[in-house]
Amino acid sequence: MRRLSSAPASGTAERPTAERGATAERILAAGEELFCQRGFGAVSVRDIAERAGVQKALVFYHYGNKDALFARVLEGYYRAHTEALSRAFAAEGTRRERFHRLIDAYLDFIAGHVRYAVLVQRAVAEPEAHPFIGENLAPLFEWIAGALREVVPSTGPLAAHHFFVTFSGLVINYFTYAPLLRAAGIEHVDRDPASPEALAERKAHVHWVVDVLLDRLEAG
Amino acid sequence: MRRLSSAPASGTAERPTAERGATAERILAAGEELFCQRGFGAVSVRDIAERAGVQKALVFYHYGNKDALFARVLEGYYRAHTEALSRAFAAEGTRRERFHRLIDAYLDFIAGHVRYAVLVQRAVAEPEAHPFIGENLAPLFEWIAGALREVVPSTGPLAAHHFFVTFSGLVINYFTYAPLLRAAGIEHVDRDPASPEALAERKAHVHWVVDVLLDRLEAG
DNA sequence: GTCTATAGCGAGATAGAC
DNA sequence: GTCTATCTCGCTATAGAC
Repeated sequence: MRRLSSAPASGTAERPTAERGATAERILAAGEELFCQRGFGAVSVRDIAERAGVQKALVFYHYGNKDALFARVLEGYYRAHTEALSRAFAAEGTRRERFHRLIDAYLDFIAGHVRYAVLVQRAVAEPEAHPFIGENLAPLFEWIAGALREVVPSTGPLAAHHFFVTFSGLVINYFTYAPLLRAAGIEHVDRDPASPEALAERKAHVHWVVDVLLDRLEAG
Repeated sequence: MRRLSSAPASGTAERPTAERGATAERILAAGEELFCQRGFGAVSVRDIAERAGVQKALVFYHYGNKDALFARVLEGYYRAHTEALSRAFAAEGTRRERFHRLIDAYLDFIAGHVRYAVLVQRAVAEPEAHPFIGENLAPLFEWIAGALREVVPSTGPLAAHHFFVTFSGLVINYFTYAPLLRAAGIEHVDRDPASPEALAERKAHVHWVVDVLLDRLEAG
Protein backbone atom coordinates (compact mmCIF):
# COMPACT_ATOMS: atom_id res chain seq x y z
CA MET A 1 0.00 0.00 0.00
CA ARG A 2 2.49 2.59 1.06
CA ARG A 3 5.76 2.91 -0.74
CA LEU A 4 8.65 2.90 1.67
CA SER A 5 11.66 3.70 -0.45
CA SER A 6 12.76 5.16 -3.76
CA ALA A 7 12.06 3.60 -7.18
CA PRO A 8 8.81 5.20 -8.32
CA ALA A 9 7.53 2.40 -10.57
CA SER A 10 8.50 4.16 -13.78
CA GLY A 11 6.27 3.36 -16.76
CA THR A 12 8.11 0.88 -18.96
CA ALA A 13 11.47 0.01 -17.40
CA GLU A 14 10.29 -1.79 -14.24
CA ARG A 15 12.49 -3.53 -11.75
CA PRO A 16 12.45 -7.34 -11.86
CA THR A 17 11.76 -7.45 -8.10
CA ALA A 18 8.15 -7.61 -7.05
CA GLU A 19 6.59 -4.40 -5.75
CA ARG A 20 9.15 -2.27 -4.01
CA GLY A 21 9.03 -2.43 -0.25
CA ALA A 22 6.64 -5.35 -0.14
CA THR A 23 9.09 -7.44 1.84
CA ALA A 24 9.89 -4.70 4.30
CA GLU A 25 6.21 -4.22 4.89
CA ARG A 26 5.58 -7.89 5.38
CA ILE A 27 8.33 -7.94 7.96
CA LEU A 28 6.83 -4.95 9.70
CA ALA A 29 3.41 -6.55 9.68
CA ALA A 30 4.79 -9.80 11.03
CA GLY A 31 6.64 -7.98 13.79
CA GLU A 32 3.53 -6.03 14.66
CA GLU A 33 1.48 -9.17 14.90
CA LEU A 34 3.98 -11.16 16.93
CA PHE A 35 5.05 -8.36 19.28
CA CYS A 36 1.40 -7.72 20.04
CA GLN A 37 0.72 -11.37 20.66
CA ARG A 38 3.69 -12.18 22.83
CA GLY A 39 5.55 -9.03 23.70
CA PHE A 40 9.02 -7.95 22.77
CA GLY A 41 11.10 -10.45 24.70
CA ALA A 42 9.16 -13.53 23.73
CA VAL A 43 9.52 -12.96 20.01
CA SER A 44 12.70 -13.84 18.15
CA VAL A 45 13.86 -12.39 14.88
CA ARG A 46 13.59 -15.91 13.50
CA ASP A 47 9.90 -15.97 14.43
CA ILE A 48 9.32 -12.71 12.64
CA ALA A 49 11.17 -13.86 9.55
CA GLU A 50 9.20 -17.10 9.42
CA ARG A 51 5.89 -15.33 9.82
CA ALA A 52 6.86 -12.94 7.05
CA GLY A 53 8.03 -15.81 4.87
CA VAL A 54 11.53 -14.41 4.43
CA GLN A 55 15.00 -15.16 5.69
CA LYS A 56 16.14 -13.88 9.04
CA ALA A 57 18.94 -11.84 7.54
CA LEU A 58 16.42 -9.70 5.70
CA VAL A 59 15.01 -8.41 8.95
CA PHE A 60 18.43 -7.01 9.77
CA TYR A 61 18.89 -5.73 6.26
CA HIS A 62 15.65 -3.76 6.34
CA TYR A 63 15.51 -2.60 9.95
CA GLY A 64 19.00 -2.83 11.34
CA ASN A 65 18.12 -4.66 14.52
CA LYS A 66 15.27 -5.98 16.56
CA ASP A 67 14.93 -2.89 18.73
CA ALA A 68 14.56 -0.59 15.77
CA LEU A 69 11.85 -2.79 14.33
CA PHE A 70 10.00 -2.67 17.60
CA ALA A 71 10.22 1.10 17.69
CA ARG A 72 8.73 1.25 14.21
CA VAL A 73 5.82 -0.89 15.31
CA LEU A 74 5.11 1.31 18.32
CA GLU A 75 5.36 4.39 16.17
CA GLY A 76 2.75 3.19 13.74
CA TYR A 77 0.39 2.44 16.57
CA TYR A 78 0.65 5.82 18.20
CA ARG A 79 0.17 7.63 14.96
CA ALA A 80 -3.15 5.88 14.39
CA HIS A 81 -4.17 6.21 18.00
CA THR A 82 -3.51 9.92 18.23
CA GLU A 83 -5.20 10.55 14.93
CA ALA A 84 -8.37 8.70 15.94
CA LEU A 85 -8.67 10.57 19.21
CA SER A 86 -7.90 13.99 17.82
CA ARG A 87 -10.58 13.55 15.17
CA ALA A 88 -13.13 12.60 17.78
CA PHE A 89 -12.18 15.45 20.06
CA ALA A 90 -12.50 18.11 17.37
CA ALA A 91 -13.99 21.29 18.76
CA GLU A 92 -17.55 20.77 17.58
CA GLY A 93 -20.47 20.61 19.97
CA THR A 94 -20.53 21.14 23.70
CA ARG A 95 -17.74 20.17 26.01
CA ARG A 96 -19.79 17.27 27.22
CA GLU A 97 -20.45 16.05 23.70
CA ARG A 98 -16.75 16.21 22.92
CA PHE A 99 -15.91 14.12 25.94
CA HIS A 100 -18.49 11.52 25.02
CA ARG A 101 -17.19 11.35 21.47
CA LEU A 102 -13.70 10.96 22.85
CA ILE A 103 -14.77 8.09 25.11
CA ASP A 104 -16.40 6.27 22.23
CA ALA A 105 -13.41 6.77 19.97
CA TYR A 106 -11.02 5.64 22.65
CA LEU A 107 -12.94 2.47 23.42
CA ASP A 108 -13.49 1.72 19.75
CA PHE A 109 -9.84 2.16 18.93
CA ILE A 110 -8.60 -0.04 21.72
CA ALA A 111 -11.23 -2.66 20.94
CA GLY A 112 -9.98 -2.71 17.38
CA HIS A 113 -6.37 -2.97 18.50
CA VAL A 114 -6.42 -4.99 21.69
CA ARG A 115 -3.11 -6.57 20.88
CA TYR A 116 -1.58 -3.19 20.42
CA ALA A 117 -2.95 -2.02 23.73
CA VAL A 118 -1.34 -4.96 25.46
CA LEU A 119 1.90 -4.17 23.69
CA VAL A 120 1.79 -0.63 25.01
CA GLN A 121 0.81 -1.96 28.40
CA ARG A 122 4.02 -3.90 28.36
CA ALA A 123 5.98 -0.90 27.18
CA VAL A 124 4.58 1.12 30.07
CA ALA A 125 6.35 -1.29 32.37
CA GLU A 126 9.65 -0.61 30.63
CA PRO A 127 11.13 2.75 31.60
CA GLU A 128 13.25 2.81 28.43
CA ALA A 129 10.06 3.25 26.43
CA HIS A 130 8.68 6.07 28.55
CA PRO A 131 10.20 8.99 26.67
CA PHE A 132 8.77 7.69 23.45
CA ILE A 133 5.32 7.08 24.86
CA GLY A 134 5.35 10.34 26.76
CA GLU A 135 6.08 12.18 23.56
CA ASN A 136 2.97 10.73 21.98
CA LEU A 137 0.88 11.27 25.08
CA ALA A 138 1.66 14.94 25.56
CA PRO A 139 -0.55 16.40 22.79
CA LEU A 140 -3.45 14.21 23.84
CA PHE A 141 -3.13 15.43 27.39
CA GLU A 142 -3.06 19.03 26.29
CA TRP A 143 -6.34 18.81 24.36
CA ILE A 144 -8.14 17.18 27.21
CA ALA A 145 -6.65 19.34 29.92
CA GLY A 146 -7.56 22.37 27.87
CA ALA A 147 -11.22 21.43 27.81
CA LEU A 148 -11.22 20.40 31.45
CA ARG A 149 -9.62 23.55 32.74
CA GLU A 150 -12.86 25.41 32.23
CA VAL A 151 -14.47 23.32 34.90
CA VAL A 152 -11.76 22.06 37.24
CA PRO A 153 -9.20 23.81 39.46
CA SER A 154 -5.65 24.04 38.23
CA THR A 155 -4.13 22.25 41.19
CA GLY A 156 -5.13 19.83 43.91
CA PRO A 157 -7.13 16.60 43.90
CA LEU A 158 -9.48 17.79 41.18
CA ALA A 159 -6.83 19.06 38.80
CA ALA A 160 -6.99 18.13 35.15
CA HIS A 161 -4.22 15.56 35.25
CA HIS A 162 -6.05 13.55 37.87
CA PHE A 163 -9.08 13.28 35.63
CA PHE A 164 -6.91 12.46 32.67
CA VAL A 165 -5.51 9.49 34.55
CA THR A 166 -8.95 8.53 35.81
CA PHE A 167 -10.58 8.58 32.39
CA SER A 168 -7.72 6.66 30.83
CA GLY A 169 -8.05 4.03 33.50
CA LEU A 170 -11.77 3.65 32.86
CA VAL A 171 -11.01 2.62 29.31
CA ILE A 172 -7.65 0.87 29.44
CA ASN A 173 -8.31 -1.07 32.60
CA TYR A 174 -11.41 -2.55 31.07
CA PHE A 175 -9.33 -4.31 28.47
CA THR A 176 -6.47 -5.30 30.70
CA TYR A 177 -8.63 -6.56 33.55
CA ALA A 178 -11.23 -8.37 31.50
CA PRO A 179 -9.03 -11.43 30.85
CA LEU A 180 -8.17 -11.58 34.52
CA LEU A 181 -11.79 -11.51 35.59
CA ARG A 182 -12.52 -14.26 33.12
CA ALA A 183 -9.58 -16.24 34.50
CA ALA A 184 -10.98 -15.66 37.96
CA GLY A 185 -14.25 -17.17 36.85
CA ILE A 186 -16.33 -14.06 37.47
CA GLU A 187 -19.77 -14.50 36.03
CA HIS A 188 -21.07 -11.93 33.55
CA VAL A 189 -17.56 -11.58 32.19
CA ASP A 190 -17.62 -14.56 29.93
CA ARG A 191 -17.72 -12.51 26.76
CA ASP A 192 -14.93 -11.17 24.63
CA PRO A 193 -14.46 -7.62 25.96
CA ALA A 194 -14.16 -6.32 22.40
CA SER A 195 -17.41 -7.92 21.24
CA PRO A 196 -20.10 -5.43 20.19
CA GLU A 197 -22.41 -6.21 23.10
CA ALA A 198 -19.72 -6.16 25.78
CA LEU A 199 -18.20 -3.02 24.32
CA ALA A 200 -21.54 -1.23 24.18
CA GLU A 201 -22.12 -2.05 27.82
CA ARG A 202 -18.74 -0.73 28.88
CA LYS A 203 -19.32 2.41 26.84
CA ALA A 204 -22.59 2.91 28.67
CA HIS A 205 -20.78 2.51 31.97
CA VAL A 206 -18.11 5.03 31.12
CA HIS A 207 -20.62 7.51 29.73
CA TRP A 208 -22.58 7.20 32.94
CA VAL A 209 -19.50 7.85 35.06
CA VAL A 210 -18.42 10.80 32.95
CA ASP A 211 -21.87 12.34 33.17
CA VAL A 212 -22.05 11.93 36.91
CA LEU A 213 -18.63 13.47 37.39
CA LEU A 214 -19.27 16.35 35.01
CA ASP A 215 -22.62 17.05 36.67
CA ARG A 216 -20.91 17.45 40.01
CA LEU A 217 -18.03 19.48 38.61
CA GLU A 218 -20.31 21.86 36.77
CA ALA A 219 -22.47 22.26 39.86
CA GLY A 220 -19.37 23.79 41.44
CA MET B 1 27.34 -6.02 56.54
CA ARG B 2 25.72 -9.20 55.48
CA ARG B 3 27.21 -12.60 55.99
CA LEU B 4 27.66 -14.27 52.67
CA SER B 5 28.71 -17.82 53.45
CA SER B 6 29.31 -20.31 56.22
CA ALA B 7 31.40 -19.67 59.32
CA PRO B 8 28.81 -18.35 61.77
CA ALA B 9 31.09 -17.52 64.68
CA SER B 10 29.52 -20.45 66.49
CA GLY B 11 28.36 -20.12 70.08
CA THR B 12 28.54 -23.69 71.34
CA ALA B 13 26.97 -26.35 69.11
CA GLU B 14 25.63 -24.59 66.04
CA ARG B 15 25.20 -25.91 62.54
CA PRO B 16 28.21 -25.15 60.37
CA THR B 17 25.85 -23.61 57.85
CA ALA B 18 24.72 -20.09 58.51
CA GLU B 19 21.11 -19.48 59.52
CA ARG B 20 18.79 -22.02 57.94
CA GLY B 21 17.26 -20.91 54.71
CA ALA B 22 19.18 -17.67 54.60
CA THR B 23 20.53 -18.38 51.14
CA ALA B 24 17.20 -19.40 49.71
CA GLU B 25 15.68 -16.24 51.09
CA ARG B 26 18.43 -14.06 49.72
CA ILE B 27 17.85 -15.60 46.32
CA LEU B 28 14.13 -14.95 46.60
CA ALA B 29 14.77 -11.36 47.66
CA ALA B 30 17.18 -10.84 44.79
CA GLY B 31 14.69 -12.30 42.31
CA GLU B 32 11.95 -10.13 43.70
CA GLU B 33 14.03 -7.04 43.33
CA LEU B 34 15.29 -7.75 39.84
CA PHE B 35 12.02 -9.05 38.40
CA CYS B 36 10.31 -5.95 39.69
CA GLN B 37 12.94 -3.69 38.22
CA ARG B 38 13.22 -5.25 34.78
CA GLY B 39 10.52 -7.85 34.33
CA PHE B 40 10.85 -11.58 33.86
CA GLY B 41 12.48 -11.76 30.45
CA ALA B 42 15.15 -9.15 31.07
CA VAL B 43 16.54 -10.85 34.15
CA SER B 44 18.90 -13.82 33.94
CA VAL B 45 19.53 -16.38 36.61
CA ARG B 46 23.10 -15.15 36.63
CA ASP B 47 21.88 -11.67 37.54
CA ILE B 48 19.86 -13.05 40.40
CA ALA B 49 22.74 -15.14 41.69
CA GLU B 50 25.10 -12.20 41.56
CA ARG B 51 22.69 -9.92 43.35
CA ALA B 52 22.20 -12.58 45.98
CA GLY B 53 25.93 -13.13 46.27
CA VAL B 54 25.73 -16.84 45.51
CA GLN B 55 26.55 -19.13 42.65
CA LYS B 56 24.09 -19.55 39.83
CA ALA B 57 23.71 -23.26 40.44
CA LEU B 58 22.22 -22.54 43.86
CA VAL B 59 19.27 -20.84 42.29
CA PHE B 60 18.42 -24.08 40.52
CA TYR B 61 19.13 -26.09 43.63
CA HIS B 62 16.71 -24.08 45.72
CA TYR B 63 13.96 -23.28 43.23
CA GLY B 64 14.22 -25.76 40.40
CA ASN B 65 14.07 -23.29 37.56
CA LYS B 66 13.57 -19.66 36.73
CA ASP B 67 9.82 -19.93 36.20
CA ALA B 68 9.24 -21.46 39.60
CA LEU B 69 11.21 -18.71 41.25
CA PHE B 70 9.11 -16.13 39.47
CA ALA B 71 5.92 -17.82 40.59
CA ARG B 72 7.16 -17.72 44.17
CA VAL B 73 7.81 -14.01 43.90
CA LEU B 74 4.32 -13.36 42.51
CA GLU B 75 2.81 -15.52 45.19
CA GLY B 76 4.43 -13.61 48.03
CA TYR B 77 3.15 -10.36 46.59
CA TYR B 78 -0.42 -11.46 46.26
CA ARG B 79 -0.50 -12.88 49.72
CA ALA B 80 0.49 -9.53 51.20
CA HIS B 81 -1.77 -7.63 48.83
CA THR B 82 -4.85 -9.66 49.57
CA GLU B 83 -4.21 -9.57 53.29
CA ALA B 84 -3.85 -5.80 53.35
CA LEU B 85 -7.07 -5.26 51.45
CA SER B 86 -9.12 -7.80 53.34
CA ARG B 87 -8.08 -6.23 56.62
CA ALA B 88 -9.13 -2.82 55.39
CA PHE B 89 -12.41 -4.08 54.04
CA ALA B 90 -13.44 -5.81 57.27
CA ALA B 91 -17.17 -5.42 57.88
CA GLU B 92 -17.01 -2.56 60.37
CA GLY B 93 -18.68 0.75 59.76
CA THR B 94 -20.93 1.78 56.92
CA ARG B 95 -20.56 0.57 53.39
CA ARG B 96 -19.16 3.91 52.42
CA GLU B 97 -16.60 3.84 55.20
CA ARG B 98 -15.50 0.40 54.13
CA PHE B 99 -14.98 1.55 50.58
CA HIS B 100 -12.94 4.52 51.70
CA ARG B 101 -10.80 2.33 53.93
CA LEU B 102 -10.31 0.01 51.00
CA ILE B 103 -9.21 2.84 48.74
CA ASP B 104 -6.67 4.04 51.27
CA ALA B 105 -5.31 0.56 51.84
CA TYR B 106 -5.07 -0.11 48.12
CA LEU B 107 -3.21 3.10 47.38
CA ASP B 108 -0.96 2.67 50.39
CA PHE B 109 -0.10 -0.86 49.45
CA ILE B 110 0.73 -0.07 45.87
CA ALA B 111 2.71 3.00 46.91
CA GLY B 112 4.74 0.79 49.21
CA HIS B 113 5.28 -1.79 46.48
CA VAL B 114 5.46 0.13 43.25
CA ARG B 115 7.95 -2.30 41.81
CA TYR B 116 5.63 -5.16 42.54
CA ALA B 117 2.75 -3.39 40.88
CA VAL B 118 4.80 -2.96 37.75
CA LEU B 119 5.70 -6.62 37.88
CA VAL B 120 2.03 -7.55 37.99
CA GLN B 121 1.34 -5.03 35.27
CA ARG B 122 3.79 -6.93 33.13
CA ALA B 123 2.26 -10.24 34.11
CA VAL B 124 -1.15 -8.96 33.07
CA ALA B 125 0.23 -8.67 29.58
CA GLU B 126 1.32 -12.31 29.62
CA PRO B 127 -1.63 -14.68 29.23
CA GLU B 128 0.33 -17.53 30.83
CA ALA B 129 0.13 -15.69 34.12
CA HIS B 130 -3.60 -15.01 33.97
CA PRO B 131 -4.81 -18.14 35.72
CA PHE B 132 -2.51 -17.47 38.61
CA ILE B 133 -3.48 -13.83 38.94
CA GLY B 134 -7.16 -14.61 38.44
CA GLU B 135 -7.01 -17.04 41.30
CA ASN B 136 -5.74 -14.33 43.61
CA LEU B 137 -8.17 -11.77 42.26
CA ALA B 138 -11.33 -13.81 42.73
CA PRO B 139 -11.75 -13.46 46.51
CA LEU B 140 -11.07 -9.74 46.34
CA PHE B 141 -13.73 -9.37 43.69
CA GLU B 142 -16.23 -11.30 45.73
CA TRP B 143 -15.91 -9.08 48.79
CA ILE B 144 -16.31 -5.93 46.82
CA ALA B 145 -19.08 -7.20 44.61
CA GLY B 146 -20.89 -8.39 47.72
CA ALA B 147 -20.90 -4.92 49.22
CA LEU B 148 -21.78 -3.29 45.90
CA ARG B 149 -24.69 -5.54 45.14
CA GLU B 150 -26.78 -3.74 47.72
CA VAL B 151 -26.66 -0.62 45.64
CA VAL B 152 -26.09 -1.61 42.01
CA PRO B 153 -28.04 -3.77 39.56
CA SER B 154 -26.83 -7.30 38.92
CA THR B 155 -26.37 -6.84 35.19
CA GLY B 156 -25.86 -4.10 32.67
CA PRO B 157 -23.59 -1.06 32.57
CA LEU B 158 -23.85 -0.45 36.32
CA ALA B 159 -23.17 -4.02 37.39
CA ALA B 160 -20.66 -4.69 40.14
CA HIS B 161 -17.90 -5.92 37.88
CA HIS B 162 -17.86 -2.65 35.96
CA PHE B 163 -17.28 -0.72 39.16
CA PHE B 164 -14.67 -3.20 40.24
CA VAL B 165 -12.73 -2.50 37.08
CA THR B 166 -13.34 1.22 37.37
CA PHE B 167 -12.12 1.46 40.97
CA SER B 168 -9.08 -0.66 40.23
CA GLY B 169 -8.21 1.60 37.35
CA LEU B 170 -8.48 4.70 39.52
CA VAL B 171 -5.73 3.34 41.71
CA ILE B 172 -3.53 1.28 39.43
CA ASN B 173 -3.55 3.68 36.53
CA TYR B 174 -2.29 6.44 38.79
CA PHE B 175 0.93 4.56 39.32
CA THR B 176 1.38 3.30 35.80
CA TYR B 177 0.56 6.60 34.11
CA ALA B 178 2.47 8.87 36.45
CA PRO B 179 5.88 8.09 34.90
CA LEU B 180 4.43 8.64 31.45
CA LEU B 181 3.01 12.02 32.35
CA ARG B 182 6.36 13.00 33.80
CA ALA B 183 8.06 11.80 30.62
CA ALA B 184 5.57 13.86 28.66
CA GLY B 185 6.61 16.92 30.63
CA ILE B 186 3.20 17.56 32.15
CA GLU B 187 3.48 20.17 34.84
CA HIS B 188 2.20 19.38 38.33
CA VAL B 189 3.35 15.82 37.86
CA ASP B 190 6.95 16.35 38.75
CA ARG B 191 6.73 14.52 42.04
CA ASP B 192 7.27 10.90 42.88
CA PRO B 193 3.73 9.45 42.74
CA ALA B 194 4.42 7.49 45.91
CA SER B 195 5.58 10.53 47.89
CA PRO B 196 3.34 11.41 50.85
CA GLU B 197 2.06 14.64 49.33
CA ALA B 198 1.35 13.24 45.89
CA LEU B 199 -0.24 10.14 47.37
CA ALA B 200 -2.48 12.18 49.68
CA GLU B 201 -3.66 14.21 46.73
CA ARG B 202 -4.49 11.15 44.69
CA LYS B 203 -6.29 9.64 47.65
CA ALA B 204 -8.38 12.78 47.89
CA HIS B 205 -9.19 12.52 44.21
CA VAL B 206 -10.28 8.92 44.45
CA HIS B 207 -12.32 9.55 47.59
CA TRP B 208 -14.04 12.38 45.81
CA VAL B 209 -14.88 10.21 42.83
CA VAL B 210 -16.11 7.36 45.02
CA ASP B 211 -18.33 9.70 46.98
CA VAL B 212 -19.82 11.25 43.89
CA LEU B 213 -20.55 7.86 42.35
CA LEU B 214 -21.99 6.42 45.56
CA ASP B 215 -24.16 9.49 46.03
CA ARG B 216 -25.69 8.96 42.63
CA LEU B 217 -26.05 5.22 43.04
CA GLU B 218 -27.73 5.54 46.41
CA ALA B 219 -30.04 8.21 45.05
CA GLY B 220 -31.31 5.48 42.73
C1' DG C 1 24.56 -26.85 50.61
C1' DT C 2 27.84 -24.86 48.00
C1' DC C 3 31.02 -24.65 44.63
C1' DT C 4 33.48 -25.13 39.54
C1' DA C 5 32.96 -26.48 35.07
C1' DT C 6 30.57 -27.27 31.14
C1' DA C 7 26.98 -29.07 28.27
C1' DG C 8 23.62 -27.59 24.97
C1' DC C 9 20.87 -24.56 22.95
C1' DG C 10 18.92 -20.53 20.75
C1' DA C 11 19.42 -15.89 20.38
C1' DG C 12 21.08 -11.56 17.66
C1' DA C 13 23.85 -10.32 14.15
C1' DT C 14 27.23 -10.64 10.02
C1' DA C 15 29.71 -12.34 5.62
C1' DG C 16 29.54 -13.06 1.25
C1' DA C 17 27.73 -15.54 -2.91
C1' DC C 18 24.15 -14.71 -6.17
C1' DG D 1 17.39 -7.65 -2.29
C1' DT D 2 17.62 -12.12 -1.10
C1' DC D 3 19.67 -16.08 0.12
C1' DT D 4 22.89 -19.74 2.84
C1' DA D 5 26.13 -20.37 6.14
C1' DT D 6 28.23 -19.09 10.13
C1' DC D 7 30.07 -16.44 14.09
C1' DT D 8 29.62 -15.18 18.75
C1' DC D 9 27.52 -14.66 22.77
C1' DG D 10 24.69 -15.40 26.86
C1' DC D 11 21.31 -18.01 28.48
C1' DT D 12 19.13 -22.13 31.21
C1' DA D 13 20.23 -26.09 33.22
C1' DT D 14 23.10 -30.12 34.80
C1' DA D 15 27.22 -32.94 36.54
C1' DG D 16 30.01 -33.85 39.89
C1' DA D 17 33.78 -32.60 43.33
C1' DC D 18 33.90 -30.97 48.02
